[in-house]
Formats: sequence, C-alpha cells, structure tokens
Amino acid sequence: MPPNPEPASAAALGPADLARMELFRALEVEQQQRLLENHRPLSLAADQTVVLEQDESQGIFLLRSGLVKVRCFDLQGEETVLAVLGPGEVCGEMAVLHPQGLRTADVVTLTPCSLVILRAGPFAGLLRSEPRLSLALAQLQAKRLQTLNRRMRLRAGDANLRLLATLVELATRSAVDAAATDPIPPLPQRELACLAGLARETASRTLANLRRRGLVAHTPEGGLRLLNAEDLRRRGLLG
Amino acid sequence: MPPNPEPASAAALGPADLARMELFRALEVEQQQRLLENHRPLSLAADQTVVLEQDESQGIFLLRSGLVKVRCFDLQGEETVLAVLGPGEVCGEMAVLHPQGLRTADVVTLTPCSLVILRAGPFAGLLRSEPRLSLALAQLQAKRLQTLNRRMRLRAGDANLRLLATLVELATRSAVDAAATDPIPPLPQRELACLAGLARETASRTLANLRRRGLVAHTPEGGLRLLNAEDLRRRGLLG
DNA sequence: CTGAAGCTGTGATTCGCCTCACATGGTCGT
DNA sequence: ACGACCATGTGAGGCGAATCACAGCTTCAG
Repeated sequence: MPPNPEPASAAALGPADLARMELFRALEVEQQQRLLENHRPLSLAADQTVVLEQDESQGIFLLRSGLVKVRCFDLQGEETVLAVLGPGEVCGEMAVLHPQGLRTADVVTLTPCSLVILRAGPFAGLLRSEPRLSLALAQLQAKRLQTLNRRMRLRAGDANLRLLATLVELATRSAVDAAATDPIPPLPQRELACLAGLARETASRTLANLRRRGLVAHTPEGGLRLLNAEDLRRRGLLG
Repeated sequence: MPPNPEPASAAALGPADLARMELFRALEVEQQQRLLENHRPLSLAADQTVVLEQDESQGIFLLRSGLVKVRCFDLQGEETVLAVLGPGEVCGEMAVLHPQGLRTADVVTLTPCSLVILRAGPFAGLLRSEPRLSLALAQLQAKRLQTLNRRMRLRAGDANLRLLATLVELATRSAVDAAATDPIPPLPQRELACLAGLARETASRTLANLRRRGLVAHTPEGGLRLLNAEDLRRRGLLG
C-alpha cells in the first residue's frame, strides 16, 4: 500500500492524517483507505455554518485547522455553545449514532477552517463490523462527556471564572497539543461573551479586569494570550 | 460457574433484565450470561454513595429501581449534578472507557435503590471483541451527551425554567417509560434545589409559585406531580 | 471625503437570585 | 412530654450581572 506517494496537495488527505486522530488510530491502513474514498475537502472563512441542525445530509467532518463551535438555540433564540473543537478533532459522528440520523446542533466556524468530509456510509458500516472503531468512538464520546461535565461545573462560577475557562478552552484547542498559554486567535468580544455565556458588556469589563490583573494580554495579531498558568491551575482550570 | 439455575430470588438477575436495557439488548443470550457471572445485587437507602470519585474499584452498575444522581464537586465545594438516572439505566461504564479506569464523578442515591453490580473485566473484554456492544455503548454515550446538552441549555434560564426542567427530568426517569406527568418521589427541597442549581430558599419560593399557577401539585405520598404537559411542551421541556 | 456599520469601552439603572435571619410545624429519641 | 433536629415558608438586604444608553474608533463602500 503506497502510504501516500502523491505529493500532499493542500487538499489531499492521507492515512497519515487519519493516524493522527484518535478515532482512527487503531485501524489498519487498508481500512483507513476505505474511509478516505470519496472524501471531500472544504475550506471556510470565519463565521460560516458547517452543518445545520435538523439537516439529514450526512458526513463526518475532520477538522484540519481552525476552530469551530458546536451550538444550539433554545426557544427564546438564545444561543448555547456545547463545545469548541480544534485541529485534529472530529464532528458529525453523533448523527451516525442517532437512530434517525438527525443533526442535533449547528457547527459554525470561529476562525477560517480547513476541513474534510468523509462519507458517512462507509464509516457507519465499519462501525458495525470493527470493534476497534466503535470502541474508539465510545471513548471519544466519553471524552466529550468529560469536557462537557467540566463546562457544566464552570457555568456555575462568576464572570471571571467563566471567561477564563473559555479562554483556556480556546487556547488549548487552537492547535494539536496546544497549551493554555498558547495564543488565542482574534475573536470579537461578542463571540467570547457568547462562548462564556455572558453579556457582551460583561465580557468587555471582565476582560479589562483580567488584563489589569496581568492574567491575559493582547497579542500583536489582535488575539489574546493567557499569562499565568499557575493561577489557572489554582482555579482548577487546567488538567 | 452455574449460569444461575437458582430460582429468581428478589436479588437474582436474569437475561430478561439485561434484554430490557438498551446497552445489552443486541447481545446473544449466551453473551449476556457471561456478563451475569458473579454479578452482585445491592440495595441502598436514599442518600447513599454508590461510587466514589477517584475510586478504582471497578464495576458496572445496573439500576433496577430507584433514582440516583451523578455529581461532582468543584474546588469551592459546590456540588454540580451531571445527570439523574432511573430504572433500567446503567452507570460506571465511563470508568471502563477511561484509559486509567478512574472514576470521575460520584453516584448517590436519591431514593431507595435496588441495583446490580457487574464485574468490569468481562464487560471490558467483550467490548473489545463484540462491535454490537461497543456500538451500543457509543450510542448510550451519545444519548448521555444529548441529555447533558439539554441540561446545558436549561441552566441558562431563570429559576422557574430550571426547576421545571428538573422536575421533568425526575418524572421521566422515575420509571421505565415514565412520562412527564408521572409522580415524582418525595425529595427534600434541599435536593431539588441542588439538582436545579438554585439556593434552597429560591427553590421553595419558586415551587410555591408553580403551585399557585397550577403547574405542579403535591401527591398524597408527599411527592410532586406535574400537571400541565401542554405548558411544558410550549417551554420546550418535553421531547 | 463622508456616512454607515461594526467593535469596543463606560456609565447608570434594573432585576434576579443569593444570603442571612427567623418562625413554624413535624418527627424522633429519651 | 419534652427538646433536638430537620424540613419548610417568608421577609429584608445586598451583590452581581443583564440591560439600556452612549461615545470613541476603525473599516469600508460609495
């Protein structure tokens, strides 16, 4: 099997890419190849919708670069962010597990993104015959539950804690193996506020507060950077 | 090992019980038997701890009757409730998926409970060889994510909404196939408040409010009952 | 250049919930 | 029967965040 003889074009995706993702790591190269058949690359600007709630058109999305948010709306039109995903992460797998295959949330880009769509059919098929894949998926879901549990706990805190938690989440997902003190790409305060579940004005004031206390600073590119990992650890925002 | 020829005592568990649980429904009877070897029944009063955070002693817990809450604490000692589970539901499966097998939350009974402990070893083993089980587990986790997503959305609302949502959750989990208007077992207000993420006094006032508006009523047994499913539907608390 | 539109900072005000404080009523053990 | 203890209702006060209202800035189209 040619690991990938074709010179990696910007859009091409090889088994090496899949091997980097926990979900597919345990599979044989041959199985990975099968999943890659008919894959479709997709580049999006910031603030674009990737999948629509209630949409039945299927696909597994692999995020190669950029940040996306998974969100849903309540009846009052309030947006709730369920997760933030970064490079190397997967989304759209819930719909495959859902009995009717329905989407239950939107996915929207926070920054420009490069991603790849895998056809759901072969994935769903392999899921039924290969325990390594279904087990890895169960583990992925368990991890999702863990991080959602963390979000849940933090939502109980005050504005400072919530904003800091949001920034940690953004920093650690901005790259594969990113740390909390890695830079956070520029996002409008409106977006930060929404991620943290705060009013825009509160996010502004709170951010000013954190800056004054030396916990965050603007990067030259207009993004943010967390400065005091020690303080974050004390607050239980790391690990 | 005798599969279990002994006549079903109150504590004994047969394949019929497993067949009722989504997680095991797809398995062969023979596989179910294997899982049932060495199972251990357990009866608990209300407000007892089932599993401890950080505990490594393993087991899968099947809830036959009663209600339990899954909770964790933040650094300030605040309790956050992650889930409420009822008859027919399973817990402890996260630890099997966790790389180090660590427990990440407590499980505490809300009412008297009857449950059964399965040994984790055979379960973990079957998980690696039987895609039907690992797929069912992934589906279970996906369902957990869904309900956690719902909790997430609701905790953004005001006290009325949060309390109502909590009551709906309790009602629908009080029995297999229970509906929102089924009775809710008696729980102290302290517990209701904690489940809803409110202060005890606020829960009291809010509950009085809901009673005045004819949305809930006390049952003769001291529990509660939701009265207006139509109103709940309008608020997006059903389905 | 100029006006529109979006992002950011900031004050003033309002509102909801937490906290504290206390009264009532029930249950239980001695 | 008595007090200890717990669960429940209710009032008063305070705090934190949402909301409302702008003003300064940048960006961008015309």
